[in-house]
Amino acid sequence: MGRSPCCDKVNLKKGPWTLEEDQKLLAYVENHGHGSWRALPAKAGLQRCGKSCRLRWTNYLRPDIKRGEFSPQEEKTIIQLHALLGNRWSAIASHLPKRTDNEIKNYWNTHLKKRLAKVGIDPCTLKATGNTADGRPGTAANLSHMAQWESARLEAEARLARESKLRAASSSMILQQQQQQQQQMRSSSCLEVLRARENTPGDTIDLESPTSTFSFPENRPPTTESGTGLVDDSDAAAAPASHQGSDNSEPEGAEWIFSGRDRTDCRLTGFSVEAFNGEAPWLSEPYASQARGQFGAGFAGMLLGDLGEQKTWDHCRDSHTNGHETFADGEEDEGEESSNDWNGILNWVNSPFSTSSPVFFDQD
DNA sequence: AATCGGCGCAACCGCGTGGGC
DNA sequence: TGCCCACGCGGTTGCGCCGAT
Repeated sequence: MGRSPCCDKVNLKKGPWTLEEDQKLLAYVENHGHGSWRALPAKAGLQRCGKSCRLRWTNYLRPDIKRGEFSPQEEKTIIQLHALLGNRWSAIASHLPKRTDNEIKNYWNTHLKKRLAKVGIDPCTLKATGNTADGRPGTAANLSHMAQWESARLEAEARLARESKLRAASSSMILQQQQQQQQQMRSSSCLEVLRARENTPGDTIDLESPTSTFSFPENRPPTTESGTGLVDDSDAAAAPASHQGSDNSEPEGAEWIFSGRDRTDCRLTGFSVEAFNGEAPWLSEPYASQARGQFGAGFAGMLLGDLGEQKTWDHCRDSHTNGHETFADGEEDEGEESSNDWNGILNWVNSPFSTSSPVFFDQD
């Protein structure tokens, strides 16, 4: 396909933009709109290619851009979405108002990725590296499974939620069911535990997070993408969520297998990507507000609550150890008093698809 | 004070995709 | 239907800043 040359044209300037160039571009766009980016440089009197102008505008000059430090909430959102979407920066950026994909990409590569690596998680695969950056044994071996599960769950829920949008438009039943589920969730022991974690002194991170709640009574298996740890529709009849390997140890690289059928059987904490930042257009308040804040307490919530604090990872690890999974050899049992929170998460992970899950789906 | 290396960010590059003709 | 074009996206590079030596 013939592609016209862009910046390799002669007499087109490259490199950093000057103040004068910025002013020209800004003035032109404000007065005329950008229109065709290709035609813009000539009209604006700039010796730049249209592509360069577009980039400068979208990443820097645009008035609705928020610059500077990322808030903990934004970090959490990025981690969550990256676990779900991978390096789809524009998609991630679409859920972070006023942030550009370029800025998010840079922030991920320069900050968040390193922080994940530091605690022993491969930022690309979200699998355990076996050791944290400081050489400590891999607490992340277990967390990676959570990540995979979380990713899988979100992907499926996002898809289902999208489908449900159409249904929701004409079905008040869904909202009624959702209201019931929200009540159930509010009584969830796990959420209480996690909220308690969130409210610990010194940790004021608001774990408000994208979540909507929908009920999908049909046993309709969700589809998936390769590489996410999910199974395909064709595997929908497979066994319920299970872990490869018969014991409870956590071999590096082990894969989770999910049953799509069982997954849809569960009463979803359903969250659609579109619902992020509390935007759940198909939900009216108070349902949308109820929907918010349900997911962030999961894997990413843990990350944000705990990143950079090895003690807390140990805390998770030990809690995990004191639960019903074994850890790597040599791990010390440092006590049981803090096991409840991790066990709550663990229970949830271990039985995410059970309609009788004691974690998120307590019956009133 | 000079040098070096790491870090962070802005910008560039090449590819994919969708729309118009 | 196929070609061309414009745009968006993700990966990569270049460069300035800053701390360590």
